[in-house]
Formats: sequence, C-alpha cells, structure tokens
Amino acid sequence: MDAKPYSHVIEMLRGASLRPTRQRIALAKLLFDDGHRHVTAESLHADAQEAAIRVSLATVYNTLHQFTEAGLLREIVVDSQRCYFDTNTENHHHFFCEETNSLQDISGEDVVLSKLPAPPEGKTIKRVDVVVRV
Amino acid sequence: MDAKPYSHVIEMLRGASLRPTRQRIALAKLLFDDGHRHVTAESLHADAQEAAIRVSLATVYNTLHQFTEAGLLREIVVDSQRCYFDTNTENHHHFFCEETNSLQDISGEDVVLSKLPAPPEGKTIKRVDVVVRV
DNA sequence: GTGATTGCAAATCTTTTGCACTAAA
DNA sequence: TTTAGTGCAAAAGATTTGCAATCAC
Repeated sequence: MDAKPYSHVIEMLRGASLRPTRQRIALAKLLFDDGHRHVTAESLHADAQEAAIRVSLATVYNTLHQFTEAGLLREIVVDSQRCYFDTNTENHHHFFCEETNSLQDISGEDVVLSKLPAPPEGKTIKRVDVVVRV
Repeated sequence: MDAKPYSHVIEMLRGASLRPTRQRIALAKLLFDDGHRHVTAESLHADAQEAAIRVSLATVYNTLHQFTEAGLLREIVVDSQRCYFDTNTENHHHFFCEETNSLQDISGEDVVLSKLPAPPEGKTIKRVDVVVRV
C-alpha cells in the first residue's frame, strides 16, 4: 500500500483554519486516506498507536471535535454511551448493528422520506437522521 | 389534580412480572399517570425527590431499565451523553431540539419512509428511528 | 519570540456494581 | 422465611479541563 503524500491533508487543515500539526496531520491521514470510515475516539487512538503515532487520547478527542466543527467529519448518534464520527459528510443514513456496535452507511438516495411533519413553531429542521437498527 | 389509585400500576407491574414495591409503584405513577413523557434517570429522580418519594438514583436506573425490558418504556437515542426514555412505546419518531435538549413526539403516521434499503446479509431490521434535529 | 497546540493527570459526568439491609410473598 | 429489591458508596467508562511544556509560524 502506497503511502500518500502529506500535502493534501495539510491543505485540508489549512482550509479549515487548523494549524497542520504533526498530530492533526497524522490523524487526518488515518481518517481520510482510505475511503469512508466510522470511528470512535478510542478506536482512532488505538489505530494511531498501532501506526506508531504518538498522540494522547485527549488530543484525539479535541481533534475529532475540531474536525467536526470544521465540517470535515460528522457526528453520528446511535448509542448513548459512545460518540461515533463519520468521514462521510454527505447526506446519508446508517444501519447500526447493536450486536457488534458497528455502523454501515446507507446512501442518501436509498432512503426516501415522502412525508415529514412541519417543525415546531419557530424552529428550523437542521438535519433528519435515519437509523436502521439490525 | 386527583390522585389516581394505585391498582392500575400494580396491575401493570404484575403483568410485567415485576414485584410492585413502593419505589416501582411511585415511579410508575410519575411516569404513566400524566400522559406521555420523556425522561432521563436524573430528571425522573429529581421529580421523585420533588414528590417526596424516597428512592435512590441507582434504583431509578434499575427501574428504567427493567421497565424498558418489560416493554413499558422505550429508550430513545438522540444524544451520546445521556439516555432518554419515552413512555410512548407505539411506533413513532422524534423532534430533538439540541438547544434545549428536549424531545417531542412525531406520530407514526406523520413520517412515511417510502424507500428503505434491504438490511445487510443475514440481518433483520429491528427498528427504524427517525430523529428530526431542530 | 509569541500564541496555538499538546500531553498528562485530575476532574467531571453518567451509569453500573457489590453488598449489607429491607420488604414483598 | 425466603428471595427479590433497595440504598449507599465505590467503581467504571467516556469525555473534558487546567496547566506547564512544546511546536508552528
């Protein structure tokens, strides 16, 4: 497997006004170099350890939240005990297997909501999340 | 406001093979006597304190889970930091206001999913949850 | 150099657990 | 009496925070 260059993640970070530090670059490469991923802070920290990247768990948490605020990641709520983050930020939904605690993307086109109620007075719909529990 | 009798919650508990103890009866009355409610363990514990019901937080947690297993409550996942429980166990969905952390029911008929993908190999759909974030 | 970022350890918050005590049957 | 249920305090697990050390610019 070819190691990809650093330039593209550095660009991405600069674009998000995030200083391209060693830790952020390494985590961004883990997250974005191999197609879409679903991670938790713990799992990404473990991946980093395995890849011999020295980064603390606190920094992983901070980084995941900064990336999410910058729109590079999306937080998925499927379990009230753990935060999941998705590198796919397009309109889409999820299968969640409660047995293995694993997520699988459902493309936006494969779910059609043909009826939806109006939001409560004075509110605007920010997002509609569909979770199919299997 | 008329105090309702105890008999109906005692029946309900017996029906669920749960011994009708003082604490369970009191919590069941708080939960089911006034229409549908959305609670967290903390909020129900606070309600109990206010109603001068002596019950520990651990018992509130245990009770909420027992009620959920018995099908009297349903757990709703909208926030990865906290568990919410809904006294409405019918097919329905939710608005979730991220500003106030409050839930509002959407009746089952008001959401129509006209397209849904097939579940992954060997899996069965257990439930489809739609959360409209406002 | 200067201010942003990091690491660590401690703190926080929600939830669970172990065990002696109490109460329903 | 017998066994399920409860309370408390301690433990556990996820996440956040404070602050000194380090790094990007």
